[in-house]
Amino acid sequence: MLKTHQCGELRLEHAGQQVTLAGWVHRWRDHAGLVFLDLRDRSGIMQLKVDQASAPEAHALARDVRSEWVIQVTGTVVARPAGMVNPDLPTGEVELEVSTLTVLNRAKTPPFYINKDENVDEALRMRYRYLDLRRPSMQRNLILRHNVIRFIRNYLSDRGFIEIETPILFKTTPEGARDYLVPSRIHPGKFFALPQSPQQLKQLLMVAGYERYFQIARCFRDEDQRGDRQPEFTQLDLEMSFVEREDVMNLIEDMMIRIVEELTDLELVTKPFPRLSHDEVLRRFGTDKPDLRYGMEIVDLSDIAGASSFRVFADAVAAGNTVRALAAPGCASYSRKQIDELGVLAQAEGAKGLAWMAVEPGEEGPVRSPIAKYFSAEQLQAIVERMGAAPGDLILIVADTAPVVCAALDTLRRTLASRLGLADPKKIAFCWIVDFPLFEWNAEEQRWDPSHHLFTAPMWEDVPLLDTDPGKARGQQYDLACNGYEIAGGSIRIHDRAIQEKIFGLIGLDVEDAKQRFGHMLEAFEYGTPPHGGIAPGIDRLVMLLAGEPNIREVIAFPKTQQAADLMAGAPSEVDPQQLAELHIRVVDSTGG
RNA sequence: GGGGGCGUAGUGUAGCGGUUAACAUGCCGGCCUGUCAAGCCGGAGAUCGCGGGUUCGAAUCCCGUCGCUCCCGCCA
Repeated sequence: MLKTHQCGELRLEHAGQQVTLAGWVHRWRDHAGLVFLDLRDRSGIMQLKVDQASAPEAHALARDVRSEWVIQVTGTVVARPAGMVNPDLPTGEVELEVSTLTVLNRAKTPPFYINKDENVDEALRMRYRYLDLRRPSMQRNLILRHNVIRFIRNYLSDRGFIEIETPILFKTTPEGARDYLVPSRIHPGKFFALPQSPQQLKQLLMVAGYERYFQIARCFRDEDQRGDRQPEFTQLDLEMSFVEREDVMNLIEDMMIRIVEELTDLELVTKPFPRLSHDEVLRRFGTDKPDLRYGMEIVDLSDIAGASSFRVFADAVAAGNTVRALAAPGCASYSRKQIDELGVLAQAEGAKGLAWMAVEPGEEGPVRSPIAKYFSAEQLQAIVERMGAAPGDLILIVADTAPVVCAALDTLRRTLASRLGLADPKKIAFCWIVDFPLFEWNAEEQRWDPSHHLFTAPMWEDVPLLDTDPGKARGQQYDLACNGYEIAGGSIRIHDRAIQEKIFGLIGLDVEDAKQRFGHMLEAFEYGTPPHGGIAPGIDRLVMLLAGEPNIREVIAFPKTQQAADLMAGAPSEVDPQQLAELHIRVVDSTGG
């Protein structure tokens, strides 16, 4: 080894020891006869002192050294003189008196700062990702990611789970996300698909009798990006036999609690995690992935608003639509312009408008609002009371169909929380969403679409509804939401042939289609399939939230840009015509004409 | 596929019709034996992403384009 110790580990107890360190020059301070170098390695930073009087050769070299040069030094750990201690550094009580210094490698001046956190253009970071990853904040994130994954492996292994790898080259599945395809050289005109998740394979492992399986699985989806979505991402894929919904949820809940408590300083808002039905979460938060770090819940005002003389509300309620609202704390003083901006947000979600009432402790009535004149004093009072609004609050009201109202108020709730600083970055709030509808009606195709996937079991007591009222049937599905993100989804699967065929029928899949696409699954299920279920937490999103980062690129070593490109390597790229010929592929200019 | 934001020395920003294109930091040179965002002195460094247009005059206004980013659609 070229080093005897790590930079970050040296303390007062090492004083007097001769050590050899190696790493990168983080900063340098040249005082002519005395040079200070901050030496950085993965473990931290150690101050080096190079004195002309005691080490003339090392001193001469040290004066030429620059940022990010790679050096090796040998010297004695000494306590810093009184008053020279740096309380900001874990190693701040000591320094290394260097006797010899070797330049292992010089470095060009980096294109951006390694030694301070500054917002650097994302394209530049990605182009020089290996330098970006050198920054302490990125190293902290990737180390946290490692610790989370190690924790998961240990936790599940200790509980009888076996980690099994499944193929990356698999079969296309037309439903769901767009597949990444890989052409087959040996089978002209045929393609593999990269897995969107190992869903089918983990169920087959249950048929195979492994009972408890997990995998840190890379998944691929060729869809457009978001801050929390990359074309390739990592899931903890997990499946268990002979379990019910509660078993899977309890396992994951306990694991998540321990991860937060043992690996982070975050404050867990609620333990155990709240369990909200799909109906309830939409009613209270307008979304199935609520941020529970703050309140500002949505309240239904349909009865009061419907009885008012405000035509927009009365007509909406008469038409079977709904009127709901939220109270933004302390926003009664918002200017007309600020309220208009909120209205634009609501309209972007399909709302036709945004009504508002400012709650004021005035003598002229409980609220100031352009629509106050359409309400009686009692109605206004009732609204303020039901909203739980205090003087100074701004009540924002949307009237429309339930999905539009939910979408608009969800957007307003998140936007306002962000502006008002309600989402405490030191807190983390999980909740389970259960009792999802098994199907969503696809009006275009005139059929039911599975709301999770087509192997999700209905609630056993809802099985009769499949024949009478499929839209009312609930699935044995469970999602885990955290701080406004969906971080896991799972279900108990169907292991009964008759129910599975009924589902295929409802989603418009005839027996021949089903055989074509899932023949291997259906055949396997005939050989003694245990009741089973599983879940798949997204590792990137989880680590993002644990690290307090705003997007998953910050916890992925080499992520893609929003345009699904790697700016460092230059991928994707054109390939040699010979490669294409071997793969029986011809590139067609789709932009032509 | 659609909508929004950003693009100015190596980096981060200011400037938003007429400036010698500013500031900080980094870089180069000099001074300096207790700094730790070291300090002081001096210097170099920008065809203002690219292309076109409007104008007497464009970093600034308009159109297009490229890149990054946020959002909608999409993501069983």
